This record gives sequence, C-alpha cells and structure tokens, in this order.
Amino acid sequence: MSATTVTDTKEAILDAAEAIFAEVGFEKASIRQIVAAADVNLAAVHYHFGSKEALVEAVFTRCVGPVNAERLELLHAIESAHPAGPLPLEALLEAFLAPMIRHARAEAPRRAKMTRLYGRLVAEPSDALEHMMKRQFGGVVKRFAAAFHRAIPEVPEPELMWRIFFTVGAAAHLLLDPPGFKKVSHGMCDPADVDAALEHLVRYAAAGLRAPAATLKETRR
Amino acid sequence: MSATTVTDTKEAILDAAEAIFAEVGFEKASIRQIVAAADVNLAAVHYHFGSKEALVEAVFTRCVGPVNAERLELLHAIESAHPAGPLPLEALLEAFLAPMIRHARAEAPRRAKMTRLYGRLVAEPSDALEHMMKRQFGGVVKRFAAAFHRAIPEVPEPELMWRIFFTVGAAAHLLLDPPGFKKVSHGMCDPADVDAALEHLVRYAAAGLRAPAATLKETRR
DNA sequence: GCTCGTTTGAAACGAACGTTTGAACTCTAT
DNA sequence: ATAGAGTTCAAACGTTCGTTTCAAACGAGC
Repeated sequence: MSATTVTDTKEAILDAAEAIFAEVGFEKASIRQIVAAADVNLAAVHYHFGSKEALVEAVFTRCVGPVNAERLELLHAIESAHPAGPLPLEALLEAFLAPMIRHARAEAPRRAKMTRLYGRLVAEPSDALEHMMKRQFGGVVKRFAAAFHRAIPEVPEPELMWRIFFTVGAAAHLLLDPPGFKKVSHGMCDPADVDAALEHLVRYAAAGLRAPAATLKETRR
Repeated sequence: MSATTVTDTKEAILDAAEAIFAEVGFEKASIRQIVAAADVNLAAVHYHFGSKEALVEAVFTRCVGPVNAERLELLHAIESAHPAGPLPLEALLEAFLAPMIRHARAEAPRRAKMTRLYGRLVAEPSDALEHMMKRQFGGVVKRFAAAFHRAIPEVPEPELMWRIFFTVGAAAHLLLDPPGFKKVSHGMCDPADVDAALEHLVRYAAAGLRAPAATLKETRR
C-alpha cells in the first residue's frame, strides 16, 4: 500500500464529513452524502472508521483538539505573565473564545461553513456527542473556571459557574446562526467580521461576569 | 361527529408531539413514536395536520404563541408604568426571559421536558423552523429591541443588537441543556430552580447589555 | 333506518438510511 | 513472477422513515 493513498482517502472523508456535518448537522448528514462529496466509495467510511459514530468522533477530535490546545496555550501565557494577583478578565475571555471563533471562521475556504459545527457541538445534545464533549472540554473548562475565579474573586463560585455557562451559550449562538443574526439585525451587525464579533462578545461577557453580586435586588431602578 | 372526539385526537397528538419533540428533537422524532405515545392511529397525523412539518408548526405555534403574548403584555405594562424617560433594564429582561423560562419549566408534569423545546427552536437551524421563528418572533424582538434602546440609549444600536443576540444565546443554552450544566458545575448550580436561573441570567445579561461602549480598549487591565 | 360526510384502522408503498458482503483491484515483498 | 496484505468497488440487506390507500366504523340529519 502507498501511505499517501490511505491518507488521501481517509482525509478526504474527514474533510468532506467536516464540511457536511457543519452544513446540515451530525445526525442529518448521511454517509452517502459524505462519500459523494469526498468522491470515495460508500464502504470506505466503515472500512476506515468502523461506523458513522466513530467518524463523528474523529471529525470532532480533529476539529476541537487544536482549538483547545491553543486555548490552554494562551491561558498558560496569561498565567505566566501574571504570576501573582488577579488575572486580566478580558484577556482570559479572549483566550477562551478567540481560538474557537477564529478557527471556525478564517480558515481555508472549504471550512467557510464550519462555524456552525462548533455551535452544533454545544447545541445538539446527543448522548454520544455529550460524552465526547465531556472528554474534550472537561479539562479546559475546569482550568478556565479556576482562572476566571482568580480574575474576579469577588463573585462567588456558583454564580461564576452560571455566568460561564451563559457565556458559552452566547458564544455558541454566535457560532451557530450567523445568517439568522444578520437578518434579524437588518444588516447592522455582520457576524462574519470575526474580530468585531469577538470584541463585542468579550466586552459583553466581561461585563456580565463582573456584574455585582446577587444580594442587592434594589439595583433595579 | 362529536366535537369532543376530534378535539381529543388532535390534542392528544399535539400533546404527545410536544413532549417527544422536546425530548428528542424535531427531526429525530418519528410520527410512529408520536402516535404511539398519543395512542392514536398512524394515519391520524396526516389526516388532522397533513404532514409532519405542519404538525411541527402546530406544536410550535401552540407553544410559543402564549409565551410571546405574555412577553408583550409584560412589556406593555412596563411601558405604561414609564411613559417617559428610560425604561428599567432589569424589568425588561425579566419580561423578555421569564415567560419563556417559566413556561418551559414549571408546567404540568407532562411538560417537564419541554424545556429543551425552546432551546431547540433557537439551536436547530432548519429552514422550515427558521421561517416559523421569523414569523413568530420577528415582532417580539423588534418591540423589545426598541424598548432596550429606550432603557440604555447610551449604547449604540448595532452594539445593542449584538448584545441582545448574545442574551438570546445565553437563554437558549440555559433552556437547552440543564442536565449538562448541572454536571459541569459539579452540582453547584441547579438549572431546575427556575427563579434562581432567571435571576442569574437577568443580572448577567443586564450587566452585559450595559457594558461601556466599544471605543475604550484600555479598559482591560 | 338509511345515508352520507367525517374519522379511524390495518396494511402497504417507495425512499433513504447505516451497515455488510465478497469479489476485484493495487501495490509491496519475496 | 507470484503470493498476500491492504484497499476499493458495486451490490445488496434489513430497518425505519413519511406518506398513501382504502375499507371499516361512527354519528348527525332526513
């Protein structure tokens, strides 16, 4: 066998699957659709991956691994730059959000639609995906939760978890439905402008995370 | 024909469909599943609704109509109480979020799992659903966007749209995946506690919406 | 009591799905 | 040259899906 051949077929499937999963969702994407796009035989998926679920996991890992690695790198850089005292919240948010948003968008043209893939990872609660999510993201959120706590120690930990959760939801929504957003905003906002989106999200989330603690209800006026 | 009979079958289907859509999603739910749960014949769905898509729309409308009506009522009450000057932001957020969250949760036991239905409405970008979303929610978001603008006129309109979008994402995430959140927070946060969830979300979103405007990048420290 | 529109029932249709099979092909190592 | 592992291929399998069909059951109005 030639090593290039096996790699070619396998990666062609991965590439096509990635694009199609992003476009129509994990469950709705059919193997026949994928092999047609990859221009390989129908049985190739089962030969190389074993099952559709295994293919999903492979695509998932290939997509999300580098992103989480970059997240942790950026986090490490911030922690090294601030060995003591509070961490800069906006920088943490950017470290957490930028790799995902950037990688989802400004990639090779074939990944133009990959944006939605990340949104779907969060938004499609399937048992199989949930397991992968936990394994891939568990460590990352734990590390970042601790870092956020160092950044804003004044907000109690449960409240911090709530707010991180909300932030993930906001990010997922941003990734999931850009065309819908452009429409609903009457063209005022363009989610395809990655830097602008990231900046808006970071500012919004930073303020939300820093919100005054729970007890003062009379804040409302 | 007896009017009660037709109503019974039709509503049995609607009830069962609502529960199953919420549990497994719109696309994954099969008509056979629904008719089995409703204890009616397979053909009844097509007789009463015409197609699966029409059934989805019927369930959608029945779920979302009252919620949006309540939203607008609450909004109107706020606007009436404040004929001039800025509107209270937290009250607006509660008017926007509470009907959805409350109706999704604290309903009759059969609706225990309906929570996810709302999350799916936002998170499952299907062409058919997107159309319904626009029709059902278009007016509501427009009215609320204007009200938010009255509440915080200092944030420019495009930035406000971004932040409303993020808020919707945070709410959708909250509705979509409560068990996942309970796990990831190690039990510190219980999304089933509707009032607590709403309060946290309102505080987070209010702070995010009120965040200082874009120009000052040196806010980061 | 009979009739006719309305509703239910059991069974089937065609299409699409994930998966399996076994033969054909390709290339390396002997 | 040839054996054999690795890979591709066309075809099929069994299931499930949304939908259709058509006969049976039902109930109000004459």
